[in-house]
Amino acid sequence: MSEAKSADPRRYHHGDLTRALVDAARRLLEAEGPSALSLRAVAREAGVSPAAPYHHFKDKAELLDAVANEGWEILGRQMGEAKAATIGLQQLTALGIAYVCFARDNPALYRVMYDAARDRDALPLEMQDNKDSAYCMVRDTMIENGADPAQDTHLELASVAAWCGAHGLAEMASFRQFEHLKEELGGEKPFIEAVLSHMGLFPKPHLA
Amino acid sequence: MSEAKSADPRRYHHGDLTRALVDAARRLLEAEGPSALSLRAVAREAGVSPAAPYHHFKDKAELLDAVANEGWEILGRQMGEAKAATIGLQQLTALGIAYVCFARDNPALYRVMYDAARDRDALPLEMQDNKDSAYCMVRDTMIENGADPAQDTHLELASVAAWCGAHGLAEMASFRQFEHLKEELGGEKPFIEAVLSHMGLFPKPHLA
DNA sequence: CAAGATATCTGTACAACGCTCAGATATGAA
DNA sequence: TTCATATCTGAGCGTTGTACAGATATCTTG
Repeated sequence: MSEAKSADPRRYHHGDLTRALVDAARRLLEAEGPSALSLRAVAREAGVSPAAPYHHFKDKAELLDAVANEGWEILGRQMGEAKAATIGLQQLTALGIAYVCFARDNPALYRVMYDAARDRDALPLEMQDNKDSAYCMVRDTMIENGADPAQDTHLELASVAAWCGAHGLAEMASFRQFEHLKEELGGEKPFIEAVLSHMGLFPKPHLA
Repeated sequence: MSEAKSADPRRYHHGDLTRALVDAARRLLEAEGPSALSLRAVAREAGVSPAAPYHHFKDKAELLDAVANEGWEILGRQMGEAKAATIGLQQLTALGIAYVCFARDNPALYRVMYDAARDRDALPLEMQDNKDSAYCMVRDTMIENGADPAQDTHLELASVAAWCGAHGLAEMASFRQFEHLKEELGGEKPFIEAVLSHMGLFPKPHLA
């Protein structure tokens, strides 16, 4: 009762259980992996009864959505930093590397993010509108570096292709099939950079 | 007792429950989606008790592995047909289109395939050795069409990049974010082809 | 400040799940 | 025919997601 409280929406008994539940979920996720993320385990970790979360989230999926959204925000921030630390055409590659490294460093979180996306057959809708989101950053960076903003379709195709390539690599970079290649290239990071550079992320002058 | 029986490994009470379970699983998968694929539901669908599957599969994951493996075989066949129907450099694009269309036409099966892969952090190991597998077909096709088989690392990178791009697109082609683009391009198939062609699957003459 | 409305949490409960095990039954080998 | 073995059933354990009634704390209104 003496904790720092600001103008928070929910602070009755527990303080801010919505927050606490998402935090507990992220803690569990990091410690035990995605399979340990049951609603009951999260409630246990947060120190409340199994039914308590239902006053803050419609169901388990909605809780996981909240976790996933935090993941997208973190990813956006990290990509933003990577972009800010680079200039010119390398910015796009830097975005790709930041993307894949995020997935490598937070595999469980990344999985929750895309499990949610697959379930609703869409990336979080907020990303489309938010200019700072990971999703919009790709397209904007292309424009800033010389891609023609008038060629809307071509630009959109280019960013979709880049996003697909990065996601595919993000999911498979840890696969054992590529152990050999990783060693040959001197580690996982060089491997990631090599594959990304092979993808040619920047939009090519098209033949249409 | 009067059904056609050959030299099958398991045919005691049921006939061939191993087969029947995988078939039941695929039926359920198609009808109700991946979330309906419980061990008990599969057993029910096959007409046996909930414990029966454990005499044929170590656990649920192993049953799903069997389903996933069938998926990889089907995918390999379809890619093989697509390749046979084309010549020259278009073969690689044809492989990519076949890959993504398989995922589009069998979304639940595709999900089971990659859920299994993510769980064990690898694509099925058999694919690496089997020359007819979807995995090896990509690399072989590159070689047949002029890629230098001596540049092993470069070739491997190229096929990894192609596989990543195809997988990323396969998972996201159905996302609502791209509805607009799909309409603009005249449907899902043109959209898929456009994105794939944007990826430039064929290995580029490298700068190393 | 008193009292009622409302948001929050607990406890219990239910069906379904993955999995185990003892016992029944069918099959193949001796 | 007898026995070992493979297969299947039935009951049961612990866990899960979710629902609901009742308890409790907070906010609002008088």
